[in-house]
Amino acid sequence: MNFNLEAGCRLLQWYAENARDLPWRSTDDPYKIWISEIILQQTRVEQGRQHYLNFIEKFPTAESLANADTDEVLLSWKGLGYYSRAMNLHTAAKQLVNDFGGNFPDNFNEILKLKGVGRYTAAAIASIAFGEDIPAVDGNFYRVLSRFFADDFDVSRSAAHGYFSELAKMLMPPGLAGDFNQAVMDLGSGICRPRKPLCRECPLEEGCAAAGTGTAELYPKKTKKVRKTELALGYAFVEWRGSFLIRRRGTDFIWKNLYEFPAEVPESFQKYSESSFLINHQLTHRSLRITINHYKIPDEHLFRRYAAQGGFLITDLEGSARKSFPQPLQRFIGEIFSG
DNA sequence: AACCCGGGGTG
DNA sequence: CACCCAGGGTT
Repeated sequence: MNFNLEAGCRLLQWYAENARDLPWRSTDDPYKIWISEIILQQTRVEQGRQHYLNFIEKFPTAESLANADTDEVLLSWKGLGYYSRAMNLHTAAKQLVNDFGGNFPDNFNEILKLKGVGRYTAAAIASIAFGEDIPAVDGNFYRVLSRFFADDFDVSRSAAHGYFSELAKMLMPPGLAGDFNQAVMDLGSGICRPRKPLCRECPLEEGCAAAGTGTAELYPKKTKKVRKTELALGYAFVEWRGSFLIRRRGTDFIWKNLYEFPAEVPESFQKYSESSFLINHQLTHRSLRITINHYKIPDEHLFRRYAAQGGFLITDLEGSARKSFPQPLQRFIGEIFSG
């Protein structure tokens, strides 16, 4: 192996002087570190910061989270996306209480048993909270390491995690994995950025193969996904004096567990207006055409009977704020009541 | 190993 | 508009 521990030490020294001041870094409570890691999955630090503070205040312990109900947890996650993270977090809190007797597991293999905790997150918690010597390989590692070694390994391949774990070991000074992992995160965020990296300010510039040739932005190598066809989705916004109907989506297709409107109404209902808009649903690489027909129901009895028969919930603008909707529907509700 | 899951920021 | 972000689960 071609070790370069000296570069790793330079990175640690840089981190000692330049570490970001983040709320989850002022605790050694593995529960809080766990929460922060889940929130930060595919989520920028600045977006997750306030959510973390709110979440910890509302659920300060695994017990409090385990005892919460689903809607409460889901609501706390509003605006973060990837809502299955919230569901898994709830499940894992119950695991902590029931399977681990309230004691947070203290090593990689045990932490990995928690629902929603994969290789990256288990390594992050084990290294940061318990000092275990293991790299927490995430997107920052892919970028920093592929540049440092000018390595063309395609990071979209499933094997990338194992491959870059081995590369990480060449830089990691033994016994300091927690700081090393967080140092790579801060470097990847502030210096070794996806675009316009600041190689002149980088503690790893000396020894970095890509910086030496000015090719940092060519890494990491990643295959592009192909865009597929357009998809149509139809909704009925059924309203009676400011109240309207919603239901919870199932666990199939998109927007799992979130709320939405009915798909259709009886023929006797009179359409008040129609709006249609196109959004780019990046996760499925499809453009999504959402059409929402607006119905104003004149008769309360008719409104309630339809709701009961269809199994819909009746809510209003204030009530809807206590539910989680996909962003496009949430925006639609806001526009309906402001315009 | 491929595919699915989001909201928000950035150039 | 395209791409990215402290990834994990399912098939």
